[in-house]
Amino acid sequence: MGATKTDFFTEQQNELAILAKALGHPARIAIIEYLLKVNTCICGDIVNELPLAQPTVSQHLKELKNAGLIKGNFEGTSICYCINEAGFEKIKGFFQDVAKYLENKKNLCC
Amino acid sequence: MGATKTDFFTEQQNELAILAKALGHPARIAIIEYLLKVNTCICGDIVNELPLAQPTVSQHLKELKNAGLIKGNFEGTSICYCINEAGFEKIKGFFQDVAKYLENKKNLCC
DNA sequence: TCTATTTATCGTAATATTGCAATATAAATA
DNA sequence: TATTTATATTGCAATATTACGATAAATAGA
Repeated sequence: MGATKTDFFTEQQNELAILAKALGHPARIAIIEYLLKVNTCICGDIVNELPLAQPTVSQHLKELKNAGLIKGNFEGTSICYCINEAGFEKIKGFFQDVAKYLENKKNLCC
Repeated sequence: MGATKTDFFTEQQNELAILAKALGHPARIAIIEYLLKVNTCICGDIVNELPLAQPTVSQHLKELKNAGLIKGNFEGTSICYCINEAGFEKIKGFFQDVAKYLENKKNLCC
């Protein structure tokens, strides 16, 4: 008990859940928003942008990277982070389904 | 320690994180996908659609409801659940920013 | 009213997440 | 080589999540 019953769901459902979960923390939203705002890759500046200690930020960056939402490349002594298009592409399909639903909704109740 | 430092982030960042977190479990993705698939509100049929015990499903439905992603109305002895447009609208803005970024990306590295 | 049906809540065990101090690693430069 | 700088890892305490059995609540129909 306690652990998510991953085996009982489809691979796609698990994948989507992992992506959403990675976005399910304000620090990680802040990181993504920052990367979107500066509109380029960011080299060694992210820790100073967040109200959290360096190991905590490092951990959040790792989670975003594992989920496939950001990429990080070593650039000498620092690391350049940027948005990983692939991760967001995977989410896109889901939200297209949502949008399609909202257009065609039958409104039988609610 | 242990608890998320909500106070250090903007209300919008926290709100987005709550919505994403609510989608961060395969059972809750499955519930949303099911509601999208049937393309209408669903009355008392959701427990049978999931490989989880009734109290667990009830808990997941409650979380989706609290986050504002679904609505549930009593309809006699059962409950009708459907997508809550408002919740998904809030996420939309974020993904529009992502899409805009991906179009204009400067590609300086990565 | 009694019973069946449906959904919610409580209590609790197992597991996961969050955050940080301390420490390690790795590259640049003096 | 030693030092500095940037980032990662370890270890641990606090808290949150997940799952479900037992039970409660609420309605429909006999």
